[in-house]
Amino acid sequence: MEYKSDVQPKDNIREATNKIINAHTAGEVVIIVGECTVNYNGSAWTYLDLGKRSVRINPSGAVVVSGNKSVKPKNWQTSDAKTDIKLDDDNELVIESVKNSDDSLLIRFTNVLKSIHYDPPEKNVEVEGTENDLHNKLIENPEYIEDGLNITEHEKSVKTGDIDLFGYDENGSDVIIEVKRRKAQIKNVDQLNRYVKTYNENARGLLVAPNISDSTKEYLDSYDYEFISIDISEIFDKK
Amino acid sequence: MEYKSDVQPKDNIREATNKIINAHTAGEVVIIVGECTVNYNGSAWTYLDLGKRSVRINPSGAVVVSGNKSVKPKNWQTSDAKTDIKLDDDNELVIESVKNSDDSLLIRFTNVLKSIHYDPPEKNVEVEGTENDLHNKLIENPEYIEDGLNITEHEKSVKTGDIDLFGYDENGSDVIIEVKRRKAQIKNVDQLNRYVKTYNENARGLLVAPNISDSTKEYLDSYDYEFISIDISEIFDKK
DNA sequence: AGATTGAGCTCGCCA
DNA sequence: TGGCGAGGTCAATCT
Repeated sequence: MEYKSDVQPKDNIREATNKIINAHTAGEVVIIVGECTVNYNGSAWTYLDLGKRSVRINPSGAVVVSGNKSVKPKNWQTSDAKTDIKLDDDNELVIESVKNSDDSLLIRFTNVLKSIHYDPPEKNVEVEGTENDLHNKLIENPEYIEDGLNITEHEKSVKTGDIDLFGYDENGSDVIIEVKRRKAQIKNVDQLNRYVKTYNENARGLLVAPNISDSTKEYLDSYDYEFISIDISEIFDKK
Repeated sequence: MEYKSDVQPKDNIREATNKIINAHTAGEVVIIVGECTVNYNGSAWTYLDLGKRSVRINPSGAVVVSGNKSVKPKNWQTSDAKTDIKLDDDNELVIESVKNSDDSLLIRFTNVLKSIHYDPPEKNVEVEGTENDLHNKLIENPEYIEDGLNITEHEKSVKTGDIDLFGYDENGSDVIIEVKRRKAQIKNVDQLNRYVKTYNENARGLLVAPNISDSTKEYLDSYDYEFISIDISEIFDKK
């Protein structure tokens, strides 16, 4: 019997468990399909009744129980958990992943249909654009926000948090800027207000985002802050 | 050749693609392991260079490219996307999942090592506890918050949002309550403040949560609102 | 369809 | 290690 090889439908639960334990111990990614129940008890509690599911165990110890519709898993345990795999007395494959002593995910397979194991690659090259990239673009080109604007600080720390962008306008007034790469929300106005009140009551408050809803705009207006619309595609020069 | 059966290492890319297309068309969950590149272009852009990865395609059309450490996927497309699988002219298995016409995930497999396909269950039984359950527990037992408290409304709608719990205390004063099942954060104070200012400047504002950080407490105090500590385990009677 | 908000958020950064 | 905010947030719910 090849102990690290994938589980086949003909394998009994004991063989399946051995193969899975050996693959996990060898540092491989393990994906299991079978009939299982799932119990989570921690910051919430969840119980999934016996059903066919797939479970992924990363070498890091992260465990993911996938649903059949969403991107988001049904249950999971992050990689700071300790994950243990064993065959219990009832001949069930048990995966127990525990964090902080009172946060546990317990998966019981009564039947393993098949599995895949594979060596993860060392490291893959990844490239992406983040909110910080947007900050940098705006620092390089403050005219996207306003002509004559001078940005002097990035992530300026004040008592109640960090101001995304800080500077002064052509009249020399302090300008406090909160940047969003998505539609501005009411809580972003709260955040901006917190920074203005904390740093300088008389500063201008700018909320910079691609767009804003009417109700949020109304709330922003009630504070006499300003909304600046930006075109993300233009700034990143996409296509 | 069994067209819905799993891909084996001996299968060439044409056979692999056919098996995968047939399984997906038949409404099965498909999990593929192989060498691929990933391109995402939409609200952000990402490029993953050629590397060994696993990709999950749900019957709903949701696509998930898993990393080897985190619970969170490296790339994905939600189930409202249209997912197309085909063999292209360069003999590569291409998975193209497109949302709003300018939000696309493109996965190119140069080599498929193996795959698993399985019929998803009709429906699994799931039970869990949510923030709404906590609201209901507090409505049933307002003494967890304060003796003599009367809760009269749940999710009371005001101009700037919904008040979690609303009522009056033993002195007849209006009480506006924001409930959190996790540690209270500074933005929760903003939210509470918004509701008090919008509904009744003179109402008491209570922030109810298991605990609170010093800086948040200080900010809460500056508004003269109150923090009430609750014990989630006690309320849900866990263990 | 759009807006809002919770989430076992997860993850990363920084004090 | 804890606090805080971003996220391609996702997903549910209500309008």
